Amino acid sequence: MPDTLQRGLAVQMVETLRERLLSGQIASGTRINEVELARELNISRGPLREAIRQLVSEGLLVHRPNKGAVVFEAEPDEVEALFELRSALETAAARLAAVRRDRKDITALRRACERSRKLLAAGRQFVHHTDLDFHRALLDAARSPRITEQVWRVHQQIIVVRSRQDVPGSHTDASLADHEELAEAIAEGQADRAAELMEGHLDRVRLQMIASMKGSGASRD
Amino acid sequence: MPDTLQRGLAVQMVETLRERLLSGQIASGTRINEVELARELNISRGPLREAIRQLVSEGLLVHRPNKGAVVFEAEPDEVEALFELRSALETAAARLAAVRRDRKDITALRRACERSRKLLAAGRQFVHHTDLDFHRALLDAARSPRITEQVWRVHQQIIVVRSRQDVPGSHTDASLADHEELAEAIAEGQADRAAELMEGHLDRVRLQMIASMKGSGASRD
DNA sequence: GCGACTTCAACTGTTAACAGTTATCACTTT
DNA sequence: AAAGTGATAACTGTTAACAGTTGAAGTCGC
Repeated sequence: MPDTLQRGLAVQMVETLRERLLSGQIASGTRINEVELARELNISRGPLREAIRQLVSEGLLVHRPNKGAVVFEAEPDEVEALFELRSALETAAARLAAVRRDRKDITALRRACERSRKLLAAGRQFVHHTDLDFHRALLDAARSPRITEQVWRVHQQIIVVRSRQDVPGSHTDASLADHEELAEAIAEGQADRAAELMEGHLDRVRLQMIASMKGSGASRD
Repeated sequence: MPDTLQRGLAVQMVETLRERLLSGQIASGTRINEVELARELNISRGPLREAIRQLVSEGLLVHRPNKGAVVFEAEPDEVEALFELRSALETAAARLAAVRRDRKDITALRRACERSRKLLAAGRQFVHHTDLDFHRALLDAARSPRITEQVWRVHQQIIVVRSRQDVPGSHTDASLADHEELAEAIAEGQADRAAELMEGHLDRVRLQMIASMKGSGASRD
């Protein structure tokens, strides 16, 4: 590799690893081998270790002393705690979005719903992707960068845990209905209602994920 | 020095630096010199860099490319955004505390209030410390480790920013009244009211901090 | 005298070699 | 044969040396 752009190797590695973790290319629970990974990425262990430490404090990896890093792994109880945090953040975001009530943001919100509906009508299962799009649009509408940042972190953790058991897109139609109701409440500036809807929505998603975890093999090998 | 316990130098450095940052020993806005700091701490730059990177992703430091790390610094707008996040998290925590309603936690909450009141009656200005104690007790009562973790991060950032201008303990009596009302609402299980009280409390604290920032020299040197 | 260009120094970014620790595997002993 | 103990190997934790870049200071030219 020409390595022409060596501007911030560690930063690049954070992004590379993040992609691999989110895509499930490195599954939840696997141990990270520093020298092997460093060789594969054509870099030395220094920047890699820095990248790993950042991902650790982002919650995608956990650090076991003298054992290196393993990909974040969560039992149902952990997932409940995670969703408590997510709910706290996203209900607040829904409130803020309803209060701000910016026209452009609201049309973006509705657009996300329409895209989901089209894919769903076409029988596609990619709704998991568009689900993220909707929540992203809602965070944009909330216009609170700090909250957005934290929500994104939680989403990442959930994605990593979810990547183990492959829930294709089972919660699609129910979620879509939730989304559309939410978009309407926000469009009409009903902050409390938006928060309630968001809480209910996340409760449903949570329950489904827990059930899915207990259904498939959530135990270790 | 022999440093007999070399178990996790980078981890130790994270704690050491965190202390220095929170105590204001390293003021907001100052640049970190890696080699100088490494020499002072009797370690090499490797672990120090890792510690720095972790503190960066915790928000206590910010990373300027090819310029190293500088201690987190916030203008009033940034502080507003920070308090939006804090409010989202702590109102949720107040709700959870009121729902859980554990007796031991509630007595701990009241104890924190009493300690504040005693110090205030004695004319002491250490209430800033006991303020943190109260919020910590409330988070314990919420029993949501993830939320607690995130709130603590935001608190840290606020402390660092606050360390620049020295607000000794001006918002003491008003805050104490807020705390006592909050404790009562939680004790009676009034979740919505607790959330409202927390929101109002944080609004007041926010406004006071913003005013204090604009009052003293918030500009750079 | 003022401005632009060049050179140098300091600091970050990166790499490779070194030390310590833990886990595994084989060997011995009961 | 099973269990315990010791040695070896692999991997993390740490250190010191190297390269590249940026910023500043000093000098030369206009």
